[in-house]
Amino acid sequence: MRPDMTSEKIVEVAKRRGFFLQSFGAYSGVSGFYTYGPTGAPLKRNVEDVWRDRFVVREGNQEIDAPTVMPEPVFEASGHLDTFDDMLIACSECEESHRADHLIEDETDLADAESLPTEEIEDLIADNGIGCPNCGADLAGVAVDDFNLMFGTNIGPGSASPGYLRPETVQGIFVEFPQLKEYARNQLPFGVAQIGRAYRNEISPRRSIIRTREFTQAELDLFIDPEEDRPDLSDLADVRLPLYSAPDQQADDGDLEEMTLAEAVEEGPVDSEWVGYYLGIAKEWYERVGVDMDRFRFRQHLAGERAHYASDCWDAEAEIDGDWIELAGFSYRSDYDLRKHGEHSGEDFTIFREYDEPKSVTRATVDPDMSTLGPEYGSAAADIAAELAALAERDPDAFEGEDVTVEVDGESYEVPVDVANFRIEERTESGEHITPHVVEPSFGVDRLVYTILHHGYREDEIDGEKRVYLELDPEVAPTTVAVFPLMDREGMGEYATELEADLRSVGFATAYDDSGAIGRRYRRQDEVGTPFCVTVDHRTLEDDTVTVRERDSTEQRRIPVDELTDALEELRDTDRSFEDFSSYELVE
RNA sequence: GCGCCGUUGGUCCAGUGGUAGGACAUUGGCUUCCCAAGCCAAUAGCCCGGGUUCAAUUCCCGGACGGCGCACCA
Repeated sequence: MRPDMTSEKIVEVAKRRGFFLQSFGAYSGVSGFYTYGPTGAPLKRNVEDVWRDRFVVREGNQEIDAPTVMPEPVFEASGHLDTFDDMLIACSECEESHRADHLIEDETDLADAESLPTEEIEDLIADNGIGCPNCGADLAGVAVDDFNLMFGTNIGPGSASPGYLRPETVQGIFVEFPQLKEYARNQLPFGVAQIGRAYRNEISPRRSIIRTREFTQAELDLFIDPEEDRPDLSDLADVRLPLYSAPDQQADDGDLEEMTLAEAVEEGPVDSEWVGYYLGIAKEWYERVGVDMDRFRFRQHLAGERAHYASDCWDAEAEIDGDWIELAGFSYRSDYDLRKHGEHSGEDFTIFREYDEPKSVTRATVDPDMSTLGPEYGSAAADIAAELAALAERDPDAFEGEDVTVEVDGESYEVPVDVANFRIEERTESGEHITPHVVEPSFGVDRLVYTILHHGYREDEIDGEKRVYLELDPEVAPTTVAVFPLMDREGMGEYATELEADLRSVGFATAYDDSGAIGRRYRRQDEVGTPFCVTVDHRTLEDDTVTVRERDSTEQRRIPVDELTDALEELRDTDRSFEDFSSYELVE
């Protein structure tokens, strides 16, 4: 890490000024849980609102809000029950901790040790004489600790219905797909977003709100027809992307390359144009909320790093004190999740895609006469019927003779063709069922809040006095405008109080402060990133003008009170900056 | 989960085997008034449990929490 330890200052300011603090301090705190304070909560909420504006409203996507507790079958289907279940073994000699399942996979032919129960893992380690990779000590007889990263609970009384706190918000979208597709009138593509909490019982939470046990994700799942749907890149083609591709990461002198979105998708390292589409939107969005683009990049996952379902995966990363932390993941998840939920639930997770022209197809079908098969074959009858249907599709020629032979569980059965009711049918098909593919941009909100604070942290000097301020965009700053009376006398206090109430009534996040010297009040607002301070002074009482002071430059301009609301709204909601208000009289 | 280091007002630190001091912040008063001025006063603290001791914030053990390293982070 670099000597520039802004992180320590951020954590200090965060606690002192109410951005975030470790939770449950009265009970000595619990690792990995944080509470957002009076400044942090609005900052976070504003970030979420801006995300919603960009990724839901402006993209025409839908938003849902699913439960955080989900029943076990959801995670059997998603694979989390297996893959979030780590088996750790600690060497009794050197005390190094290892993944027990990985040791077995390395030392034996077993490829999927992860799914075995703990006792079998212990036996396998003993039977194969597996030793500690670090010091070589025999690990036989050493206990394997079962550790599931999901928080478990019981739904209702007793333990008959186990549930888990969701380890990612997205499963709440996937499981409701059969209904969500109805809301989208069965038309692809459509996107469903969710902002919410997710939970992981991390072994070792670290670095304040960067790695916690409860965190907020903003995720979008775009469901597409992989053959038909293409993103419209026309507005984004020229967006420049800082890309750190897998080959660049593996090269000795590899560095990130900047290229336009069009280049990156056409001949560059971004495989999926959908992923590219969201990289483009995300880059502009991160810039909008205050991430320093000089400390920002998209990093491609290395082959071994990718989840089993993802064909192309990129992370958005920000640099914090010399370390790169993950802000978001962009993955092409193919049809993996919907297919799994379809298989496990038996529900329909497909979409019906109509052909341009209805097709006439000939198809071999069977309609087995179960009243014959049943008495004849007993419990095997159902399987035989299923196999007949499969065979008809696979190899219609098998039905040419008097009898047809099918194999079920290693047994051969001869079935008369007329009992199978084999037919070649001419049918009109107007379309087919497809399982949509999923493109998933997934954002970590807490880490982004942290990055915004970190990248916005400034120290400078005003008239020889040190100043700390946060350069937060007016769109996300907890307070947009603070109102001060220069002094609390001669009616300035009353005037300022009313002015603040007026601003609040039209929707501004405001603060009021009449305590101490004016300079001190400016500094207080600087430290929580309030972009504008309005001061009521002697002249206000005469001509109804106030001074507006901009945080970064500390420049002040005198603005008539009846133009104040419009000016502040422009400053907050548009690209116009304080410099664009130079027609107003500069103070001093 | 392992190892090293740490934990003293809201924040940042100093210090001690006989229960503590500063700076900043906060609140009130006086003064001043457009960038942390000054003066007076007030509020507020030794992470928790056990042990050693006449006496533990201080020494020892354990725990919680934090930082860093290892491992983990589909």
